[in-house]
Amino acid sequence: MDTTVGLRERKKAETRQAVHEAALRLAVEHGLDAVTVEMIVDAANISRRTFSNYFAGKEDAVLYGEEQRIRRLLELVRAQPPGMTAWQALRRSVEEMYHLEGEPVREWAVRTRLARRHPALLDRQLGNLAGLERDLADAIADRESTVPPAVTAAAFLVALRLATHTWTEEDEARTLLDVVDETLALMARPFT
Amino acid sequence: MDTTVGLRERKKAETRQAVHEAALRLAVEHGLDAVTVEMIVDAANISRRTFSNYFAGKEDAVLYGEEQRIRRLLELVRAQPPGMTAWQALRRSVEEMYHLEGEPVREWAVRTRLARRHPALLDRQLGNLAGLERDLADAIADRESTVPPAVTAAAFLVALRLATHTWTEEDEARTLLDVVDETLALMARPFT
DNA sequence: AGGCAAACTTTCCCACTGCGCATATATTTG
DNA sequence: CAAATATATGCGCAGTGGGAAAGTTTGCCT
Repeated sequence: MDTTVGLRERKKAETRQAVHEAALRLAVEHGLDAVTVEMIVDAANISRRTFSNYFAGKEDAVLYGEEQRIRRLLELVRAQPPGMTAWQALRRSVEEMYHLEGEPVREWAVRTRLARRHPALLDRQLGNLAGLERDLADAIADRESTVPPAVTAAAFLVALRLATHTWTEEDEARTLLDVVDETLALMARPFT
Repeated sequence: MDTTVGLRERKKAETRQAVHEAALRLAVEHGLDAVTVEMIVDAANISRRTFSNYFAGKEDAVLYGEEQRIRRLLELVRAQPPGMTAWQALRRSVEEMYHLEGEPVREWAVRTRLARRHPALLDRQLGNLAGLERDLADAIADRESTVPPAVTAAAFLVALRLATHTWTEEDEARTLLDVVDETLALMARPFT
């Protein structure tokens, strides 16, 4: 391992983050379609072309935070002790995620609400989730489970998505974790 | 009700279908990104501007068939006799869909494979599914079920998606309906 | 330090897309 | 059959994506 992150990479990450934040702020403020790339690059002090070096479009810039979260969750799952079943590893990872992130969860809700208003964003978000589903399935492939990894991963993510939805709708009366638990329990019930 | 569909509307639908087919064919042939709108309109014998009157972009043109399928499935669900539980109505509708469509299922697999190669397409496809999920939840809201409609709809669509995936991967050894059945059964199993 | 190579950013530049507007053409209705 | 209505087309503009080349910053080696 190399603790030297390197100045170059640090600056790059910094820029990316700055662009992302500018994009998100502007999108929340004016609505996504009213935001042009020029506004973003202007707010982030980079050239129009450089933007394209970092993101393929405004949507990607706005959703960059989401991707980071996804990567983190994935690593948490991979880091779970091998004794756990697939399902346990997933559940535990969300808990850790929840405690790790702490308050930013609220800002995450903002992004979710924003996405609901803009189909293009929603689509890309779902695409990201699909990618996560694949990676999650791989990550839990070696663990004990009553069903194939792909099914486990899919069911888990659906529960997570539904839970987030109802959570944002009921104005955070309960904690997100509680809603997730309940939804997971519902998913496990047989359908007839 | 007005049995007169009107010549105008018929021609319109015809044009839309023609554009769709041209787009799909070209996309499969050259890959989506290598296809420009001009190629499509050229193949469909309409003007560049007219294309925009029908579709917002090439992706929409390619996925038009999918949207049609979605609408049809939705109507099938709505048409199920009221006695059925939510789950039964859904299952029955897929069966009917399967028998109704007959062979085109194969051409549907083509679209699926195509989508897998082009993230933009996949995203939009997932977006369409999300829309269907909402509509399905509404459509089964009044039926008997052990879980909320949203959960039922989500679980059902996930099963459908997973089943289609494995089905296209195993080269259609079994019938799609069988794979769906199996996946639905797996989904119903408890996770621990 | 000094200097070189690789990586990154910027400036031009052009093709593609989405869409508004005015106009021409076709369909329906009374 | 003529007026009302809806659709198709051509033109043009703003926004986007991405290639090429020149300038700048960073990493590394002597």
